[in-house]
Amino acid sequence: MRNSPGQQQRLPPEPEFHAVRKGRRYEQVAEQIQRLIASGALSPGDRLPPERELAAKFGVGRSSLRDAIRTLEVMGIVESRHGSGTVVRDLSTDSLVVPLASVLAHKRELVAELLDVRRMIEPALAARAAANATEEELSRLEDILQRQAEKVRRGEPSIEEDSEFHYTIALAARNSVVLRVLDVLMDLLRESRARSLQVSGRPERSFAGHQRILRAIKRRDGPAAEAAVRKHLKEIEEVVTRQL
Amino acid sequence: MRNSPGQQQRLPPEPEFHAVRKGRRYEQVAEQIQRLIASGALSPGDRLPPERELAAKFGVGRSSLRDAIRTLEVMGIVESRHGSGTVVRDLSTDSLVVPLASVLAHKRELVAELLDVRRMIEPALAARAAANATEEELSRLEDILQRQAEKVRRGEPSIEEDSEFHYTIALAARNSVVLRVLDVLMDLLRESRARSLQVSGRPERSFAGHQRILRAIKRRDGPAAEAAVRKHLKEIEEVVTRQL
DNA sequence: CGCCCTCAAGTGGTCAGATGACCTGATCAT
DNA sequence: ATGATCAGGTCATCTGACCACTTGAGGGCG
Repeated sequence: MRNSPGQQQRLPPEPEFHAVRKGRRYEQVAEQIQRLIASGALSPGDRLPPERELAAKFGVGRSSLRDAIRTLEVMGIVESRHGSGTVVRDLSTDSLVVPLASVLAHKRELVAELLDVRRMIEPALAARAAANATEEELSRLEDILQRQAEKVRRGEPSIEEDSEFHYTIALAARNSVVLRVLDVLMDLLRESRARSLQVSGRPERSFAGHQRILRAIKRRDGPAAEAAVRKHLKEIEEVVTRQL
Repeated sequence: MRNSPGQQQRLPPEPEFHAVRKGRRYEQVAEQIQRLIASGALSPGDRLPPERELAAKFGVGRSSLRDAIRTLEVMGIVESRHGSGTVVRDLSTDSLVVPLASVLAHKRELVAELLDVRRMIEPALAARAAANATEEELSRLEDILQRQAEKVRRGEPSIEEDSEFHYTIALAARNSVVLRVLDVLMDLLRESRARSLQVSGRPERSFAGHQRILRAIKRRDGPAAEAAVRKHLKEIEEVVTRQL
């Protein structure tokens, strides 16, 4: 049963070898359940049979079945409710974006890189908004800027308006995945954003940047919207970089 | 160990209530372990104490401890090795990815959105690569294309080269966050990409697209690199959309 | 009749113990 | 030096028991 020959040996340059990992029983169970869901035999909202019954059906112990359920639960595929049962979850965007969100969450310390991601994504979002935004969305952007102007005038923090402005632009881009990614990004960068808005004159310039962006979007001018966002983000980056 | 006072009490009607999920014991354990890792008390490569010992330390049963470990394992934070122990994983490796490609297969409209994210990110990556790529990276890109050409000529699947090409461009962009995001994206889109490469003539056109991109990068021509990537992705999108 | 309370049945959460499977390092034989 | 064997340690799985929560039915009361 010893299947690790020559682990200590230097292998000659040859086709690379891959570590062999024997599957665990619960992983197989989890896969089977996933297949049942993928095949349509189980749908979102469906309740799985009780643990004890399911364990018997799969021919495994309840521990292994629970491990499988746990695995699927972390993956967002099912949800266990104490006393009630385990249901298949709606495969919404959130379930799919969990891996993206967790990737970003573990990189919170890399502010510069996160800003860089914004620089890649947000100009495209602004261009999309310039093409797609409804009148309602434009009104909403205007409302947000009015609120921001009020707060700036009164010297109050305006980070919520900042978030909302960018978020509304992303909404107009009609991509729920990016919306979610941006949500996480903004949250991760919350501290540095709040700090940068405390720099003297920064709230005013933030507001001015938002105005430029909105004007371009209202003109339906995609490239100008992109350029305005780039300029806006560049200013943010400069402030944040100076603060690091 | 009973730390749930007044669980059965009715709370008076007040501002909106959010569903309250009483934490499960194992979730608390998992969080504690995560905190130990985040604080630096545990580092990648460190081995956790044996399950039985750890369970005793946390004052829980071994099942609960195992559930916590299972949770962390699915999240890619630790890895349990049968007979050997549980180690903290290196957070900079692929371990953060939870593959959900099979789930994606069930949710076709998200493919378009994920492709859309690629369309936002990858032109920027190509422009970065045009500015930053080292000679070694350029060589590597060329090697990849040679391998792809070979495979296309022999009629073999070339999805690995496709991935590697895009990944290497992202590497040259010097942003580890985006690298990981792209990794997740490519993985999530793996099935649709594999299928699109099965369309007659598609491998050849994919290769041609990669050539155009590489030529622009070698010329250090950012805008041309962007345009080439856009065209390439647009072709992919058309094929994939037709297949849905 | 409608509302509220109680209770029983069902179901997940946790604990404990036992056995099997795997891993690692040391020792011995060739 | 290499391969085989063994002992001790650790995870994987099974089983059984008990606790905690949920749900629905039935009964009592206004």
